[in-house]
Amino acid sequence: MTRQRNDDKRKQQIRSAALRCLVRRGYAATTLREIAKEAGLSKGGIYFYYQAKQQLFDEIMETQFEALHERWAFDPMGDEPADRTLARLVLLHVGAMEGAPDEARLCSFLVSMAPQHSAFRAKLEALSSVLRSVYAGVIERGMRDRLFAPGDPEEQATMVVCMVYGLACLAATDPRGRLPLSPEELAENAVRMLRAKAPVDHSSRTLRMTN
Amino acid sequence: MTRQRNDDKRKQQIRSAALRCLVRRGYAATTLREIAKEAGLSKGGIYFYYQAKQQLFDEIMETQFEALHERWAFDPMGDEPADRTLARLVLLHVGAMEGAPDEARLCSFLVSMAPQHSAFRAKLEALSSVLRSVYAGVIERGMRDRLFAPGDPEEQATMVVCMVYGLACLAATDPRGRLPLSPEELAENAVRMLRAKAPVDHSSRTLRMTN
Amino acid sequence: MTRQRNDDKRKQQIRSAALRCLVRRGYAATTLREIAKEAGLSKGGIYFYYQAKQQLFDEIMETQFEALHERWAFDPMGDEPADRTLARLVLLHVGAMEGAPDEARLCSFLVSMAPQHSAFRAKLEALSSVLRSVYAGVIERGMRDRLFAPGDPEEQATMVVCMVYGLACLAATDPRGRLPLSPEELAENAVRMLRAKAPVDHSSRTLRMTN
Amino acid sequence: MTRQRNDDKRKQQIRSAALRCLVRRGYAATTLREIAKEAGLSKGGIYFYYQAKQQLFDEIMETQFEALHERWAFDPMGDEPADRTLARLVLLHVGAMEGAPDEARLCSFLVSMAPQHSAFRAKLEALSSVLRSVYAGVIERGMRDRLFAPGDPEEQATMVVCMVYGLACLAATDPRGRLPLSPEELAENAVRMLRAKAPVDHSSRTLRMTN
DNA sequence: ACGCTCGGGACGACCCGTTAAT
DNA sequence: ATTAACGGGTCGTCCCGAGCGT
Repeated sequence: MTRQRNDDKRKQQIRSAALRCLVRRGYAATTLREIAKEAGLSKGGIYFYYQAKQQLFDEIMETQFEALHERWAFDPMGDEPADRTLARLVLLHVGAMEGAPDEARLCSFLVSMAPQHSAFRAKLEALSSVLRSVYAGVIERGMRDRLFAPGDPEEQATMVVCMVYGLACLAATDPRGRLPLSPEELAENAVRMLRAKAPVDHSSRTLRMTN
Repeated sequence: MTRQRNDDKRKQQIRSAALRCLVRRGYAATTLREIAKEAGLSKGGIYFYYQAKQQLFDEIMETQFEALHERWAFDPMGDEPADRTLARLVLLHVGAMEGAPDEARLCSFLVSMAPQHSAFRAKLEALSSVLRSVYAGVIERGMRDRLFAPGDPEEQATMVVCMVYGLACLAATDPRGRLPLSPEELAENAVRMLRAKAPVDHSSRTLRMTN
Repeated sequence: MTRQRNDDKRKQQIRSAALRCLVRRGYAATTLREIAKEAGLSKGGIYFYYQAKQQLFDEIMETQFEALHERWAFDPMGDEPADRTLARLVLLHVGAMEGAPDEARLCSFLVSMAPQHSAFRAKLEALSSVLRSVYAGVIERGMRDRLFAPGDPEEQATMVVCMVYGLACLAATDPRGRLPLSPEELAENAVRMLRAKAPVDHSSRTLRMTN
Repeated sequence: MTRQRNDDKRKQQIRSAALRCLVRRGYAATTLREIAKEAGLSKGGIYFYYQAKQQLFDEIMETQFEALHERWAFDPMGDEPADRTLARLVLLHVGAMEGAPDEARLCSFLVSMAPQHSAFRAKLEALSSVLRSVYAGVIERGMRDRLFAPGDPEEQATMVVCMVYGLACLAATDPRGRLPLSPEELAENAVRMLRAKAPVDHSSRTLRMTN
């Protein structure tokens, strides 16, 4: 039992060390030696827990995906104004990035790995899809309650997800990982977009013709 | 002269082949052999034009940054309603991604490389900054003309940039690089956000307290 | 005492497991993990009994050499026709290989290890020498008793040893370790060779010239 | 053309260097660096010609098997006394080992590798089989011509092969690879064995009972 | 006290970026 | 501009030892 406990703890420690290296330097550029050093043990030690770099990576991703699922697939309470709920969701999703540069880098790391492994990409898409449907649910409620302007909830949800991912990109770009916008500001603007009346039709049609 | 012309052409061909590999597999995972194969010549042949992998990479990035600067640092005409201008800007920035998966992947590649080389990160920040200031200019004009709701132009510009980057992320995630939202839809929503009245103060304040 | 007894038993079990691996895969290719698995305990467990792979190997070889010495350095009874004795010797030496593929493989393993360690080679030569001198003794007696054709007993003994080793080689080559010749057949032929009149001189001389 | 010629030459050089290492130290214990050093080039140089150690090994074995086939599958002339032919065959097969320690070691190396790879073992069996059938042919002729005592040609051929392999074993055991018996002596004794009258029946039966 | 778990170096194959020669 | 070759470095893995649990 204690053994099991210790094993898990050590594996967790290795995973977190490896994750730190991965988000900073990418998968291919990260060497086992770096991970070992970061984890405070030797290459052989790592090999005792993980038979291969790829397997370590897979397990890390598994863990991260699970964690994100759990964190993101949050069931919003129904007895709250939809705009409040949506703002809280945004804060929840973006808040973790504040003060934790690696959190934002993780996001952009996930995106950058997507083109390479199809299995990986599938998982990431599933995750995005969950995020999107959570938003879509709240937005739909908001539209029903006349808190949000009428429109396609799916499309609007995609917009919000864009904002969240985009913020992660900008944070990953910053040397210290700071957000260019506070989570609250992002939330406000998202709500603002949703509240707004839909633009007049001809504007978009004109646009297309112009381009 | 012809020699020079041919050389440039060949270098361009190598760069574009290398770029294709880079955005798909990342810098570290891309081997010179892959690049050579993609470019249709031998490994040694690359060295005739580029002394090192790193230099090839640098020159590619140089080229890409210049291209993006040129494409993005577009001077919006002043005799046009600000909302129209902004929509056209968004189309300009996002349109290239439509039907060109590698374009979106390039964006996420740039973001993923940022944490690694500081010089690289600086350039990317400069680019983002240009993008942001272009948007900020238009938004400021829109606010003056009462087309957009009053607010901080910089903040709103950051929001728009977030949307653009976020869309690139989602496109990079898609197996065929398709956009989950048409450029026109993104543009409409951006304009919608900017037109909207600012949300009532207490909402955001309450949010902070709740969290 | 019981402790001692158990220890020896366990060591014996390890040695026999290791020997099985060795003759099948060779020294360098045999890993401690394989041996441990074959012996039914863990890698560390082996280390408890043997400080090093090399020492385990040495001890195994020691044991095997002793066993072979004991088995081979058999004192032939003097009151028996030399041809009978010789046949019994051959049966003794070859009989163990019948139905025991590893026995033949051990022989070829010993031979294949000889070029590598000089100490090892010395032991093997000593063993061969014992074998040869036992045969030589019997053959000499046979020549005195006119049972065998006159000649150099040492040379004839070497011939018989060749046959024995050669049979081991052929058995080691067979997938199931079967002998291509029964021990009895080998014995018969050995005796036949020894009984035969020496060939006429000029044939061999001619041979040399021809070649 | 010259290119091809050079390539083959270099590959041949690598193969022969590798073979020298292999027969001395075995497959598993031989490192690529050793081979490279022996061949007079670097690790990478080897890799240019052979993508993997295993492939290099396979090609070497291929070459060796072919060479041995060619050398051994020799068509004995029919207008020569069978005993002469047989002696010449033995000289042909054993003569190469004289003064060439590696030749004998190769033989024992082949035998020691047989238990490991089944494909390899099959080839070795095929080779032995060729050798045996060549001998069997000559022996049969000898029996027809009353030069050899009547008996089973296959069995007698196996005996001769045993002698050859056995001599190789003994040579491989010797520090300098010397043969304990000259090829001529071996040939003489083989012929002697074949010429001899078959032993009386009851001897072998008695033997079996004794055992 | 025995035995395994855990960890440390070390090394091998493989492969990559790079250069010299042609 | 291609072929041939080099050496460095990574991953996987092996042999071995020390400490901890039973």
